[in-house]
Order: sequence, then C-alpha cells, then structure tokens
Amino acid sequence: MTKHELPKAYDFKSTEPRIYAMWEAGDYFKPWNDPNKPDFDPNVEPFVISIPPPNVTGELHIGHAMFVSIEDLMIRYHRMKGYSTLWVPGTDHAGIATQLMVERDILRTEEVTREEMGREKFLERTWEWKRKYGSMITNQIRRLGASCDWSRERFTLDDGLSRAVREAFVHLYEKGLIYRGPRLINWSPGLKTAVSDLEVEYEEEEARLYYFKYMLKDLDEFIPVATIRPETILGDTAVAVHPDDDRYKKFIGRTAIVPILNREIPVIADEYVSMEFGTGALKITPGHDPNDYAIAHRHNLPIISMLDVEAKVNEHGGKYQGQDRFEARRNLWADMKEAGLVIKEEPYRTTIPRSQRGGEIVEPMISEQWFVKIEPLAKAALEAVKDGRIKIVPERFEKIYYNWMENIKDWCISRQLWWGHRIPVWYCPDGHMTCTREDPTQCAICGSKDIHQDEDVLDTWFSSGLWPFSTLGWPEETPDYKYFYPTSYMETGYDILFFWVARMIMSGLEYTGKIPFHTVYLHGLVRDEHGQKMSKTKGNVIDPLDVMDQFGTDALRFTLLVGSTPGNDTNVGLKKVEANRNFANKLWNVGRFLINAIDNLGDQRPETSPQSPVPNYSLADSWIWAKLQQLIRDVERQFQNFQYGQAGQQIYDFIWSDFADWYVEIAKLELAGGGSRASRAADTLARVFDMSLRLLHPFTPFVTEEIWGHLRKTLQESPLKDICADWPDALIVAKWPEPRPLEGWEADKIADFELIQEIVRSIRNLRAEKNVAPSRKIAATFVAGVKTDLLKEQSQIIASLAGLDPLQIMIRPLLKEKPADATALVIGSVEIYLPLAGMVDLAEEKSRLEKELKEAESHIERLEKLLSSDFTNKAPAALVQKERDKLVGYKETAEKIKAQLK
RNA sequence: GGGCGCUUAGCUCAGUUGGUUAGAGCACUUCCUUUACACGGAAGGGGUCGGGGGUUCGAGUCCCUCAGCGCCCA
Repeated sequence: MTKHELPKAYDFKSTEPRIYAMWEAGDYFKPWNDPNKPDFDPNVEPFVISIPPPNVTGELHIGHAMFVSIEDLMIRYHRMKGYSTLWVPGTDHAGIATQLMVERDILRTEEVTREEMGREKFLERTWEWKRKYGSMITNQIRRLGASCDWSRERFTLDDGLSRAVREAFVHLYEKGLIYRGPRLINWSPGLKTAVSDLEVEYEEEEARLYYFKYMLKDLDEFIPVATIRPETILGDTAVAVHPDDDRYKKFIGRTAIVPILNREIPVIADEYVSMEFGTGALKITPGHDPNDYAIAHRHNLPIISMLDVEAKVNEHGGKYQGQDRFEARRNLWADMKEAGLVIKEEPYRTTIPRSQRGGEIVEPMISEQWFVKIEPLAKAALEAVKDGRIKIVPERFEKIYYNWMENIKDWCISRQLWWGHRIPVWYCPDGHMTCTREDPTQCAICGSKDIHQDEDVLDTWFSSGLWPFSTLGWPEETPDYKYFYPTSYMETGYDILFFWVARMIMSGLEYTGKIPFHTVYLHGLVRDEHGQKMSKTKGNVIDPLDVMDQFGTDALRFTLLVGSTPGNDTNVGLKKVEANRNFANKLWNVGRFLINAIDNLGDQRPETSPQSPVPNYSLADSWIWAKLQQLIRDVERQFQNFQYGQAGQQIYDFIWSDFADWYVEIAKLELAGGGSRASRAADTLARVFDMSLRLLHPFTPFVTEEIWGHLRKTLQESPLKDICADWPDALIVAKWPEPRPLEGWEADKIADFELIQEIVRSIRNLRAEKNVAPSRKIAATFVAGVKTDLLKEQSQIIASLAGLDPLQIMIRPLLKEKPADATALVIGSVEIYLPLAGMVDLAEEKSRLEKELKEAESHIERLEKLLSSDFTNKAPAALVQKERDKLVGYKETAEKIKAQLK
C-alpha cells in the first residue's frame, strides 16, 4: 500500500463541491489586486468580465452552461496569466417573465389577479418570490465551477443599480434624448404592455386574404381591396391607389364608404401602392399598421384607434364594440357578406408578427409611450466598432451590427408592467412633467404639490444596458469603477447582439464616455445532437443539471468548449459528454499512476553531471518535452485567436496520445529500472503532467485541481520536492505555462522518436496480422545503417513496446545475408527481420512487400513529378527540402524492399 | 428583397496567414483483463472535402457560379 493511493475511478460527485468550497474559502475568485485594499497597485492590468445576467427566477439551461463555461475559461486563463481578474456575477429582474410567474402563482394560490391585489402588495409578493427563488440560478452557476467574485454579486433592482437607472434616465431626459408621446407601437394584448421592435418575431404562416368592395359615394362602383385583417376596416381612414393606375385613376379624390359603419373616407393617390400586388388598391388603417401610419402622415389623414388594451374593439367600432379582434373579424365579415360587399377569400401565406414572449399576435397600436432618441447614441456606438476600439469576434458580426445601427429606430422603453424600474417622471394636474434624480415633492414648473408618478416601468434591457458599469458602482466614482471599468471582454450569445450588446455600447459611451469593453465574443446556440433547436415540445432538451449528475461538470464543460467555434451553433449529445467523462477519468488515472510512481521512488535524485545541473535526459524525455513546448505555443496562439475549442482539442490529444500512450508507457520501463533512471523519468512525468494540468485547468477545473493537489502533496513528501517548491496552494492560481523559444535540438529529437514510434507500430501491426499472441515475445534483427546507435540506445524501449524478447534482439549497421525464414519490414533506411518460425508464408510475404513497394514507388513518382515542376522555384526552400528528403526516404525504402524481393 | 452561415468518414464535428498521403469522438471489425485506467489498451476498415468553373508550382482552405439547408434584417 502506497502513501497516497487514490480510488480507481474519478469520483466527480464528491470532488466537485469540495473543490468549489475550497476555492471560495481561499478567496481565489477575488481579484488579487483590489482597489478597496491598502496594498492596491493601480498599475496592474485588470481583466474583467461582467456576466450576462440571467433571469433572477430562471432555471439553468444549456445556454447558461455554455456562457458560464466560456467565460470561466477566459477568466481562469487570465487569472493564471497574472492579471488581476474580476468576473462580476449577478441577475436581472426580467420584468415580464418574473411578473408573469408571480401573476400565475397568485392566481393559483389566492385566485386573485394582480389588479385585484394592487400594485404595492403585488410588488411585495414579487420581492418575496425573488428572495425565495433568486439564489437557485446562482447556485446552479456555482455548480458549473464559475469562478466569479460572489462578494460583488449584483441585481438590476438593487439600490445601487436602481440609482444608475435613475441617473441614466434623468441624463437622457435633461439632454432631450428621451421623449413621451403617442406613436404606433407593438402592443401585446395578452401582456397588456408595449414591447419594442426587437421583441416581435415575424414568421411566415398560413393566413387568409379577404377581398371585398369599397363602395364609392354617389357612384354605383367600387374599388376592390384585399386585407388579411378585415376587422381593421373599422379603423380605415382612406383607400389608396397608385396615381398612375388606369383602373382607379378616375376615383382619386372621390369618397369611399367604410362597410357597415358607413363612415366616409377619401380615395387618395400614393406611389407606395403597388399596382401589381393584390387588387392594386390599399385600405389605409393608420392606427393599426406601420406602413399605413406613414401614408397617413403624408396625407394628413385622421388616425383611428379601434382596439383597446386587450385588443377588443372599442367605441370606434360601432356595433362590434366589446368584441375580441378575431370575433369582430368573423362577425364583420359575415355582415359584409350579407350586405353583398364580399368578393372572395383565399388562403394566403404571409408574415405574422408574434410576441417573442407569449407567442400571441402582436397588434400595432397607437399608444402613449416613452422613447429614446436613438440616433445620436447609435452614431457613437457605430463609430466605436468601426474605428476598432471595440472588436467583435467573430468579425462577421460587425457587419450585422453596422447594418442594425445604421437603420435603428427610436427605442420604446416604457412597459405597462409593475415589476421594474418605475419611470422617474411626475405629473401635476396641469400635465407638467418633473424628472429629477431625487423623488420630487412638487411640480418643478408650477410648484403644485399634487403630483403623481408615471405608472409605467422601464424595459428590463434599459437597466441591463448599464450592466458593465452599474455593477461596478456607477454613477459613483467608486474604486471598483475607476479600476475595473472599462471591462475587458463581453461574452454572450449572438442572439442578443442587438438586445443587449448594442445597447450596452450605446449606454456605455453615452453615460460613461467610455467603451464598456474592448472585445465582444459571441457564441452560438446550443442545439441537440442532430442540430435541432431544443424545445420542451420536441422533448429534446438537455438539462445541464442532469448531465452534470451523470457525467460531471468537467465533462459537460469540456464538451461545450471543445465542440464549439465562435459564433456558430453547436450540437451537443450525451455521447460526447460521455466521451469527455472518459477523458476526465483518463486524466485521473494518469495522475494515479504518477503519484504511485513518485511514492515508490527511492530517495535517489535525478543524476546530474558536474558540467550541467540538468539531468541526463533520455530521447523520450526530450521528445515529450519538445512536444509539450509545441503544445504550449499552439495553445497560446489559439487563445489569442479565441480558438478555444481547437486549444482544448490539442491539449486532449497531447495528454492522451502523446503523454499517456507513449511517454507513460516508456516511463514504466525506466521506473522499473530504479535508481537515477527512475527518478529522472519521474521528474519528467511530474513536470510535464503539471504543465498539462495547468493548460487544461480552464477547461476542466475540478478534476485538474483535484489531481494537481494530490500530485503536489505527493511531490512534497518525495525526493523530487524541489519541483513543486514554487507551486502555489492551488492550481487555480498556478502560473500559466509560457511558451519559450526553440533551442534548436527539438526537431531532431522528435524525428528520432518518431522513427522509434514507427518501428514499434509496424512490428505491432505485423504481430496483429499474423495473430502473434500478445504474450509471446519474439526475436528481431535490425539492420539500421546510420540509425544503428539510435536503435541500440532505444532497444529496450522498442522491445518493451513491441513485445520483443530483449535477449534476442540484434542490431547491426549492415548484414551480409538476410536471416532465413523471417518476415521483413522496411522503415525508411531501417530493415527489421522477425523470424517467425513456421509462420512465414513466402508467397504472402512477397505480395505484402510488393504492395509496400508499389506504395513507395507511387510516392516516388509523385514526388519526382513535384520536384521537377515549378514547385522547386516557387515554393519556400524549406518546404522543397522537406519534399526532397521525403523522396530520398521513399527511394531508400524502395531499394530495401527490392533487395528483399530478390 | 438584402445580408450571413453551413454543406468534410455511417453519425456529430475540427481543420484562421493555401503547403506531408485530410483529422477527432461515437459507431464498426479483430485481438487483449499486461501491476494507471475496460470510463481501458493494441491493430484495422471507412471520406477526395455539396456540383461546376477559375486563380496558383500547389486549393477542404482564395475567387466566381449553381444547388440544398439554416439564420438575421426589411
């Protein structure tokens, strides 16, 4: 029994909570250079991310898991690089979503509506709800391993953030960038609130097109008109035709009669009308259609609102008053049919506007709302990306951003909700508006004490737009704000580029005068394993909590990180997560092996010569070290280019395919040799594994931290304790491996080792083909030419890895006569003879060698053609040389094979 | 209507200044319980990179074009 023996399989269930608690208790999530502390150094560069705040009463879904994984990776990487790192967590109040939840709850439990309950009581209930469920999502984020500074957690309705919202609103108001007025907005009848343009989704659906007659006054003629919303006829204020339309020209200026209501409206001419489309004539309903609204403005037409807040017909709808919009549609159409005004109806595909939230059809309506004059803000925000102060990754989203910013419309920020930041404007009986930073006691204009506050609240995105600075204390010039703002990266899904990122940039520039972050990294959507969008109805939802229960957090994180590329959607299936759980287990077992190996070392230290303090490294040592350095360089480059998936994949491959499959197997041999050989191998094992764990830590923080801790403890109690002398207490704050320049020896060592690998592989291959039992050790003769010394040096390793009998290995530079009854392998200039007595079929041998010769010759032909072409003149010299070397190699192989075949 | 993305092995995907005989995971075939790991090891089969054209010594990678799928904006 060794000192530090570990369980056979990695137990993430018991490890993860323990490790997370250790990190939190150790204050590792806090920036090491804290502006609120006396030893603060303002010259240290911080690295800051503010979390995209999830809905305070939401539940963790795979999208959260994605952003937490990526942001935690960014944060851990920078922390290890030595930045003073801050990840600000928090949640937003999610006005509509939360209010709906509480409304549903009070209806179920107390059978009252919010109106019956009253605003004050309802808000109390909502706060209660928030207190009850608000920590659920943050605890779930903790489970993902998020290393955010929980002592700085914020909520959009906190006092501080509310002050920020107030300041922002008043600032815009005073600057004249905010206004209130009746405009055509998108109205959600179910939620009974206005929503912004972004909160409406347009989808093509099956609808019906209704054709009817617009009768003309004093004439027995009509203009045929088609509509998909017949009920809006009640709000028509004109019929429009194209001025050049010969069919209807004659009616321009005449009067048309609104069906059933018999209201008189003009026939007008407008070039907007398309002569080819439909009947070529348009009914104009300015109160309920954005295009008609624009036409009405051009022609000074009256605007009639014929729907109330629940989308029921109002007093302008005559006998249809009180009917729901769809009910009115049926009834009006039936009445028109009876009156002989109906021409026909037909199925029709068109885009229908639906509420992003409830999915109900949104109704364009005239309504008194608050708006932000967005153009000046958008201009500055556009400039910040155009001139490169803010970079968007991947770059293609910059164009999308420009396009949106250049065509932006004023932002409707008022919502007819209760849960949110109430608009800080007070009205007196004379209608004067008072907008101040502190709640007023009288009207700022007339001094009236009889004032009341606007009933509406602000769009939740108005407060989220302030998030990068409001969370740091703005509008106060707090130490946090001064040091950590502007933040560094904004990482989020591309689906909220407009909702959130664009608005943060506009807000940041307007209120703080600074860009809120210098880099925007956008990730894609997570889909199921066949690329389908996850939805409850499809039943293909992957619940990250279930996945973590089943395979562990690290496996989930690694899957999301390695499976995704910036800005592209990712398919996730449980198979992948399982494969990555296996990787965590592999890592665990490599660690187990190492710890066991170090425990079993004698007290001998690695042998060093008087000339050099470094041990006498073996070929395998040099090879794995060179490969590690290559990996560090590659990973660094990938991180700089935001290619996190690629970086993770390379680390995975290095650990599994290079370190575990080859180096560890060779180390076993060295360790068995004991003495200084063993300690030298253990030394390399420990150093390379330590570096690997550091590189992997941002991807799979739990398992790496756990193993690293065991490794460190084991080393400390071993003769190799010098290795970990400068290691910190925890991997989370260990130094990130820095790339170092090539020293010149690397390429040769790698090439030599690869020859050994090739030799081992071909012997194994042959054994498998010939069904040589793995336990059977066979003899071998090597004719190695210039590689004789190398092979002699590595013979033990070759023997061990290829299942040769070390006592029956012969290595010669040359051999006059080839061994009888042996199978021959040719690896470049090396020939290998395996005397498989009784198993060698001469005919079979011949055909195998001929096949190999053919392959070598095809390469020779290809390379000779290549090298006699313009390639030699135009390609880089190094590349040409490489191809020449290859040709030499193939020629050698071919020669040897030919000799075999004689 | 405008813009963008995707199309690479049976499945899901990598492949970023164009440069070996295009990779991984899963699945598949054969063998192996060798004292880190069967959540494992060894060996192997499988694609010419959606179609067409072009640039280039050289194209999965750049350009044009067509097709299919998807997304965004209007």
